Amino acid sequence: MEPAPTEQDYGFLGDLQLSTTIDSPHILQIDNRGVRDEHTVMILQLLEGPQDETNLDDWLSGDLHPSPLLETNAHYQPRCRKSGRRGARRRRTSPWDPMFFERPVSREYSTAKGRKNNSRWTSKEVERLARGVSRFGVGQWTLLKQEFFKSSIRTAVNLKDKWRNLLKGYQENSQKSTLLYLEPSLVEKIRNLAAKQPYPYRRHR
DNA sequence: TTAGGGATAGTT
DNA sequence: AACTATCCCTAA
Repeated sequence: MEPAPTEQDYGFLGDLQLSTTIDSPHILQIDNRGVRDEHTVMILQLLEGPQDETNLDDWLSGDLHPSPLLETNAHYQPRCRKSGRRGARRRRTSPWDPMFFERPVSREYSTAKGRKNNSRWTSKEVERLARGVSRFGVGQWTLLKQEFFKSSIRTAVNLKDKWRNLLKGYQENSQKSTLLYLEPSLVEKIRNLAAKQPYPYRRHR
């Protein structure tokens, strides 16, 4: 039985909401829906930096990924890339990347058909989604939202969409899948769940 | 509320 | 231009 993660809020840093989870209290998670000001960036850099001098050089070189502060899929490269893959979205490489703090397009400022946000799923989120599916099964999106994504920007529909998208990676042309950006162990877990509970069901048409 | 079709926008 | 991750719409 998969335990539901319990979030602990650590309040705010500027417009950033800080939190950790019980099962990984050493990992600080940040909801990046805020502005980017100099002080915040400096604090983030200090937080993400090494705690001692042993790997200072590695850190300064930028090779120390994935970040313990905030994981993003952008840190992973496709394992096999034969002829240039297309379409994968890449965003926010690090907290001080200008892209990182870009506000999502809000409905008010965009056209009627504007999108609410467009934020990439982190591998942490995918891992959480997989745990939720193994706990409740496929289709219990509202329950999964309540138990595993309570204070997340992800809606129940987002969870459903993401699961569908992940499983697309196992259909024919899996070369182009977002699964290539994930840890092999996580991909394996998703594969096992997918085998047990096929999705989508193909009810329509 | 969910499944599935479709639109949108970022990447190559 | 081709392609897809993410988001939106809506029947049932």
